[in-house]
Amino acid sequence: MEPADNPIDELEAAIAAAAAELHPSVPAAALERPPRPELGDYSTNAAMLAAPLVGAPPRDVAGRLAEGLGKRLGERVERIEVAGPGFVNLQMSELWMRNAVALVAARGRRFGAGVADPPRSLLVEFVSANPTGPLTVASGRHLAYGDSLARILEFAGNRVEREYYLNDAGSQIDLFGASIAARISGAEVPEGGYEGDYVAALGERIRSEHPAGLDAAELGRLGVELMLAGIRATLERARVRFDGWASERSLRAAGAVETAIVELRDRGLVYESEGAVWLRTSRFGDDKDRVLIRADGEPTYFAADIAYHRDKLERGFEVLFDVLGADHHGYVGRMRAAIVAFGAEPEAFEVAIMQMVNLVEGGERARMSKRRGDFARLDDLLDDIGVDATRFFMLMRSHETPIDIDLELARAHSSDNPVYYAQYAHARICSIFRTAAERGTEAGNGPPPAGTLEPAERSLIARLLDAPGQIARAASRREPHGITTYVRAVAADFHAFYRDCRVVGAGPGLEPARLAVCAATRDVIATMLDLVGVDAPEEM
RNA sequence: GCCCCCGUAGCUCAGCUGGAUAGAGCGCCGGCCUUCUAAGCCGGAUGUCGCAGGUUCGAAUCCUGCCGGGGGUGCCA
Repeated sequence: MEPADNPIDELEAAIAAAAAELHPSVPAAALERPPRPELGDYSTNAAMLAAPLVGAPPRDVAGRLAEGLGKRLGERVERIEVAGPGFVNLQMSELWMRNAVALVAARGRRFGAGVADPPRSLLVEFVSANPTGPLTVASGRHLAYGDSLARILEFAGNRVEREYYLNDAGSQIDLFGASIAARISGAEVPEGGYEGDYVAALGERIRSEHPAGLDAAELGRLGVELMLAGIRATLERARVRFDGWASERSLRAAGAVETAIVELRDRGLVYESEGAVWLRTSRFGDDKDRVLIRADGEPTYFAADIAYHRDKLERGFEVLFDVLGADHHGYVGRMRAAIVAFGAEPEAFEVAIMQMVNLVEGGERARMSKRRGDFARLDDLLDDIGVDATRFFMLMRSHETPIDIDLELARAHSSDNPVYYAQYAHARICSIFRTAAERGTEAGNGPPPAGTLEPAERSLIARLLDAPGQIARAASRREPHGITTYVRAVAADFHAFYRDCRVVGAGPGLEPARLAVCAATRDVIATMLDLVGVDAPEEM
């Protein structure tokens, strides 16, 4: 792990040391921002945690902690106070704040990198939509979540691979081929088949390129190939790059399914009943056992997926992370059971269950159904509101919450639109640097005069120092939406700073100090936007 | 029946590995451009954190029960 180089680390260390003096086994305390700025820059609950151990009232303990902290921090801190039930609040000195900014600016786009502790290797599987149709808006949420999570985990210092599992074999593909054949010949689409207009268009295209005529299996294979090309193009538009594509057909052809079943049979977990082959998933917490091979001899989707997850384990990943739709949540128990059956820890399998996405315009909702023809395509959404808004809006809420995307708002080029709001802050800073370059002011390199750290500037700096913590939190909790929430707060703090603090022409010492604040802010915003796959424009 | 998610301001939601007077955006009302982008900023009003118990010095947050909404529960994938 590269050095975190975060000014807050030093503060946390000082608090831990001072707390240890009160009692050797004080639990790790929180370093927080107080609820109101007049209370100070930072706050710790260490004294309240220590009070029961020490056997003294929290406020008394806080007083002693404050004393110890004062000695340790010296001139780095301006004011230390005991407040409320026993918080110790710290107001940092101007010098500490200015030094902190210089450090953040020096770290640039690497500020906040490498915070994972300990770093792990993860395989993140996401989207994995069946190649029997174009990507939907729902896939858009999966892609925004999965890709951003991967970016965040990587930036935090973990080893990450992104993979797409392609269901290019099995009954759905047979059905897809039969559906195309029906469309070409003008027959009825088979029961439960694919009825979307795109299937007819696909049939039309294949017929013109292959006048000789093809059987349903060939049509299915060709159809998958064409749909997959479209899916890849959509992913590229959405700025998603996969490290690997796992194919169910290849897995089956390589005998991976049989191998996996043999291994499970050797472990005594497979039995036959009613003509089918079953896995004892109930032994590992699943509600009931599951079928691996149907009575008709065909392996189930589950069996193939088991083989795939076994393959992931064999490739040495510590964490297998699957991004699944809410309709697959019943699947989690059995898959985890299968992974445990192979000898892995249950924690090695992690799942994010994505709730649904609704597009809203003027109060109207459009729901999506893939097996019919009327679903909302991701490409249409990208055409409509663009990649930046699509990705940002998908990550404004926890993935566990259903989301409504207001298309009018997402299209709007105004401060009401959160993605423009954040991007605008970045552009504004770039504009300040352009102006500074044009004017070439003689700012001087000395320290800024004392008493020039405005409250808005102080708040902004404290916010920037929060970046590594926000990244660590988003990574460890698998919550990319923390990043969109945070970057909006950074932008808001910057806009307030911009109002109160003149930068270009601020005077000797002060102008370079404020330019450093601007540079640090610009880099933090750019980093955060990049973590969610959104552009940081220099002009708007 | 069982499993998962949700219930916080008029609306959409953050906060939920316990901490100070519960936040943001939208919407509503009122201000601010001769200086670095007004795609911005400032001020104002709004809450039984679904209900009831429990644990705790302290609960929106943890536990139990209940109510309401959504989703899932296939030898489909």
